[in-house]
Amino acid sequence: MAAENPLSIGALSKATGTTVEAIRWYERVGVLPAPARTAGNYRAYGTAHLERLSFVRRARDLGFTLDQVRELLRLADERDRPCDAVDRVAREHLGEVERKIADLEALRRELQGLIGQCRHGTVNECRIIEALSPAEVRDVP
Amino acid sequence: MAAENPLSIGALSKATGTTVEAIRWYERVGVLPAPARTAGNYRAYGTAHLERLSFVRRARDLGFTLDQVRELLRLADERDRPCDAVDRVAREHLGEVERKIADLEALRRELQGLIGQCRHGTVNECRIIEALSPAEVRDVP
DNA sequence: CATGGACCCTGTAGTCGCTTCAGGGTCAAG
DNA sequence: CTTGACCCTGAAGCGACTACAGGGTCCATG
Repeated sequence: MAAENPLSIGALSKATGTTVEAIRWYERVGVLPAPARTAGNYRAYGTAHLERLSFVRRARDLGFTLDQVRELLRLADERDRPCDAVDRVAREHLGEVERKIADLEALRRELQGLIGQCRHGTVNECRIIEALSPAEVRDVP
Repeated sequence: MAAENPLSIGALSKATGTTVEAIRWYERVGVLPAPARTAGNYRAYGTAHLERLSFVRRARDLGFTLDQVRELLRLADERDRPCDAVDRVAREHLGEVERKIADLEALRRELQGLIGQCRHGTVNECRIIEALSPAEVRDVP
């Protein structure tokens, strides 16, 4: 058997919603193995590649870095090991996401404060510019 | 008048909490004007530079891009114009921040769902790996 | 006056995850 | 046999810096 329905890079691109250039990039950086080549030197992908690329795309969509994706792929291949390591990678990533959310929420509050003060006068009396400018540093001889 | 207390790049760095390399970078990309030089070719900054760099740092800390910082600086110099343009830049940025927060919150929910399903067995039956893997694509001849 | 160490200079390369481009080659349809 | 869609490689670009290599300057000691 070993069903042979080799996909071109364009077909794989459409099947996974990844750009052709990104697929070649994944090959370069080692998250997707180099496929066989046709007589005309075209990449010919099999089902294993499709599965692996889908995995990579999903993990990337969830915000995992390529380093984390590499680790998840490595862990996914060690099928008899405990999956606590997988859980740990996911929890660490969740922690990062939560930190970013907190940072952005603090930022949002500050921006809302700035914008709320705008009286739509001239730049000369603009509260936003004032808030960004340092407290009167002029005339300190 | 015209107080001369020139700052070295290191002193400016400490005064603003910006690395020396970042200051040189801001000069290169035109958000901080090139200062005078000493006889030994050291950069010599004045109070105007300190003010301008402080402005840049605050805007950057609020997450404005360097392009937005350039626009805010330009607007800040046109002191008689209406400040609606300033308000617009800030509102656009707020919109971006809010979009990022929404994206990250969706991500957080997905990750929490994944992690909640971990039964701490082996990788073979790991729900996180399963969730990342494509639905059975094998055997489609 | 020489020396050491802190500071400064320029220019280049690296980070991350791709995207974009230049300059080609391959292949199937008409 | 030509057209046009697809494919190839390799290099450069993005944002906003950081890190380094290989030097020069300055000042306080000994």
